[in-house]
Amino acid sequence: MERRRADIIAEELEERIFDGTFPDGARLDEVRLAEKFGVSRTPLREALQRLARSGLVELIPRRGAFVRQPGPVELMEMFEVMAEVEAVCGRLAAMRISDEALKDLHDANVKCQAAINALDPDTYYIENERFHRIIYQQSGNSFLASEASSLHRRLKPFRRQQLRLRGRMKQSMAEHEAILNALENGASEEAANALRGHVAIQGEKFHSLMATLKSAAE
Amino acid sequence: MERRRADIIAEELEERIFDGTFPDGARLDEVRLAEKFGVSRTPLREALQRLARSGLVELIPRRGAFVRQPGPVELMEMFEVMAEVEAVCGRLAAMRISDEALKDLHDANVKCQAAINALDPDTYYIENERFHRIIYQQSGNSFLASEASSLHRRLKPFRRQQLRLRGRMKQSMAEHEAILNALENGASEEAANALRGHVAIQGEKFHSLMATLKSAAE
DNA sequence: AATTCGATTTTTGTATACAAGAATATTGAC
DNA sequence: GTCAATATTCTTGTATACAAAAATCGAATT
Repeated sequence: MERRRADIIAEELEERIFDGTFPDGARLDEVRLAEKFGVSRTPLREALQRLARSGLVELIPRRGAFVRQPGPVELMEMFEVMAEVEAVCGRLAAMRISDEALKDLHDANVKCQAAINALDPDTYYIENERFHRIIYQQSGNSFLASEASSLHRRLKPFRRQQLRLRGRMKQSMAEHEAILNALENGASEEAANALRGHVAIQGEKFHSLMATLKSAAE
Repeated sequence: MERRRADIIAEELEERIFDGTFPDGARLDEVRLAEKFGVSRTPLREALQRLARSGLVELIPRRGAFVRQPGPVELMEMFEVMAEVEAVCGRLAAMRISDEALKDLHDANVKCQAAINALDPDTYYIENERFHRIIYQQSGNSFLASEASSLHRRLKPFRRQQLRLRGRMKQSMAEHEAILNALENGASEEAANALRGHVAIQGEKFHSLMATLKSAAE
């Protein structure tokens, strides 16, 4: 599958929005960005539309494209939905998961633990992501898995921050063990609740993180 | 909010895909459609991209745009997700719903029943939709409500068919009553289960409908 | 000095032009 | 007659050109 210029530009812009180069509310000027990327306005507009559909940019007719970072309220809402979606994945996966996938989950957990011991947050993050992605897939519903991945990806930059809170990685690890346990036992509701809690707590951590950042700024 | 030509074209094309004018796998020729709509290729390509994002069209680079009706498997998956999403909405709504919204739900049910008595499936459908939409909103999570609406909309053409099955409207009505009851009592899990079942059964009905259609065609 | 109306300038939305890759047809060999 | 290689045609992706709407700036009036 070949990639169009618009795809590459969309990715690049997404990155810039995530890393804060383009702050919330910033206007994305078509001509300026076009020459910055060395392309014409046509593929750039395509990229903007793609971003608009994934919610990162608001496209106001005859006005332009504006960066739309989700506010605290919307973020909390998204974390809540993420928690519920993961819970659903877990409930279905508990009934459908393969032995091989259980092995993979176990493996991911072992590597997570090793990363914690080695104080290696990057590896931790990668293996953590693998853990969750396996559960999405093992829901046996590829549409659900795809939706879950999409939301996961969208929350990525916000989830990452709260991993820095002290003790969070260790606690998260314990939660993973509980989730794996429930899945091994085919305990649907248990798996669902464990996953819901696991993700919901991330939302709450994020919330308190936001609060401290805000009060620090005042 | 003004509307661009691309918006209008996207809507029109969506309609044509839903009603079967453009069957599954059909190639959507840019130049032909452009002159058909009396516009240039530029806004038409925008419309195609929008449809691609909502999953109705597959955009293959350097190849073109092809209609992608969901197959039976994907449809079942989508119904399963819809059932789970509605269940989540119900669980949250049971904790958060307002008295006024409960009144509205009751009103929608009364009108649904009246429509059944009057053998008026169109009104039934409208009020049924209102019933569900209220629950989405009363989840108190506008992000969730929006996702639910989007999926609801996407499944619309498939849900409509199975309402014709005899006795379905009446049974659906009884399920609505149970859902309303659970919400009134603030019974989260009950509401969730009732809604999950209510929607899941639609998927199953649809499945059997598909099966009969398929065997009839052989 | 502030405000409002108007002209100018930007900037978006759309059309057209062009370039490159894919599909198709044609010709030649076996 | 079939297959393969090449030429031709089509179609997409991108650039540029143009039109219309919005923003900006300025002058005139109060």
